[in-house]
Amino acid sequence: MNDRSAQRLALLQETLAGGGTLHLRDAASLCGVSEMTIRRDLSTQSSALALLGGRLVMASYPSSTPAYDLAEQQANDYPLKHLLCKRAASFIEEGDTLFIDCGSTLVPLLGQLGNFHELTVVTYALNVATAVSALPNVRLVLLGGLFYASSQSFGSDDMRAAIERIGINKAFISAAGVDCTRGVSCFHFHEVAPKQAAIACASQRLLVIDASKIGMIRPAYFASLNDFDIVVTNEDAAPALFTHFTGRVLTHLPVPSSFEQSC
Amino acid sequence: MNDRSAQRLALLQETLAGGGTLHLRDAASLCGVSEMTIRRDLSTQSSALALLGGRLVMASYPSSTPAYDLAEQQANDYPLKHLLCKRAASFIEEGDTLFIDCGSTLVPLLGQLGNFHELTVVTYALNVATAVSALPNVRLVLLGGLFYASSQSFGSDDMRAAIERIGINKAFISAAGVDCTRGVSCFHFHEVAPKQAAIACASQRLLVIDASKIGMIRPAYFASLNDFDIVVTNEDAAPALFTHFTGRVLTHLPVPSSFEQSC
DNA sequence: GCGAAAATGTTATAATTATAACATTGCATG
DNA sequence: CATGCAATGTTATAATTATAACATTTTCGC
Repeated sequence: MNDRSAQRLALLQETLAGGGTLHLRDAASLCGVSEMTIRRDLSTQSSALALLGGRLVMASYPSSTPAYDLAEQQANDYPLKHLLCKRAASFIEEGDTLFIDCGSTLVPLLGQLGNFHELTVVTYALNVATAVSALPNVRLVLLGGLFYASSQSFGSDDMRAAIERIGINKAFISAAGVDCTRGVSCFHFHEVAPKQAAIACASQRLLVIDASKIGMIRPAYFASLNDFDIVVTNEDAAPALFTHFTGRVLTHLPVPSSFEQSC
Repeated sequence: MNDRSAQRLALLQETLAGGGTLHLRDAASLCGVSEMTIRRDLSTQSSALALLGGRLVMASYPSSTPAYDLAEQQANDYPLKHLLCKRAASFIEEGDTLFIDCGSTLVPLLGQLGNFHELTVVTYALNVATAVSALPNVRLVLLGGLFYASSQSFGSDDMRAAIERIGINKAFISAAGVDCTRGVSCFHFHEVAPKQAAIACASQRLLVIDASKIGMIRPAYFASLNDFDIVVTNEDAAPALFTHFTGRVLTHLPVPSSFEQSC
């Protein structure tokens, strides 16, 4: 399996580059070989294509990867993020203009947006934009620029200026690290400008983080914990987070029990 | 089938809003019903979800819709666009910075980009951006703004200025209508600014249109035929196009036979 | 509570898709 | 031109997914 096989995969990949599915039967006739050969191509060579129930799809496309495999460990992770986003969504009101940060934490929030009549979403993340573009009730503003694959988001010099021109109501920010004394940080420096601009412009700022982020310090610092009005996190994690927290009082923290403002 | 059913679908849609697939088995256990019930929900109510080989996906997501159904009439249309794009791709050179227009015509071009070592793609279309984001060898610059679902693209006041700041090498432009005397037009007015800016800035301008567009006049005029250096179209359509064409001579028109410069 | 109708579950069966085993073709090398 | 090996095709069988039929449960009006 080498040259011919690779060529076939290239042709198929080319065909599917724009998205869509291709039945194995059609893929075979397109390449002028039998279905079995296509199957063997896929299992021998590694490619960007995936076979999903007899149909070929681009593996990198968002809808092809399993989102919720009950058998996998992700089943532990996903419901948590879903829960956090459900809490976060309780702060959304009809007509809001929301800034939604990049990363996977806030993705389940997007599903909740269908429950409103009219919203506006501002984002610099491609995965967020793709999900929101399918919602007829949500106006989408994508802040463009150069694409960074690592975070599926865009960076640009005038990101800050672009955000300042928009009347953002509520900012939903995610982070890769939160430390009581060292503040809130993320992995990629190009995320700093949009995050800071959104924090500066929004009238309400929400930080949404799961417990695993607490105590972590990541390369790109972008805010102090005090810059946020609301922190949404796991209940069991909340006390640990605020041990050395000396800033202003957090309101509306949706952690009903077990949370004590120990500072 | 009404209330309960709709709620289940809403939950599933929420779960899949961010993309990914959900096995029917998992969907059933998530909703606390049998697989059969989910199947019935899907077949009774219409929703944004699709069942693809035992897995649920968002139907609106690019990778879920069949791209090339050999049994359908699209099989007649797609190969043509593929052919046009193959010709158009022959003008691409290593290291180029390409402007790629919105619409479906240029989508097959994106598959060809994988054959190069390093390229930069500038676009204001979400579907183009999604496809290009999967290519590791292509730098992607997305021109953002307000999203227009009708053309899967973005519009913004400073689109023109943003394009002028980028050194665009070759502009690949599509159109919904081309008329010998009335010029080149499209359906949506927000497309005019980016198209015109790209035409103004690029050092080489290519118009890619299939024969069905010739003779059509659409609401939004954006260029004269003379503004383009190269026109890529079906061979049989070329002569008709240039009957009253009095502008400068087109070079590199990749229509080897049957084409006569009748002007 | 009773009975009808809707909703859901269960089972059987058909259709499709996946895997494995073996047959055939085609190409390169001596 | 025979030989061997890689590539592909064919067929059989297993596994999965889809559909249909019927059983059971739930819901709601009376």
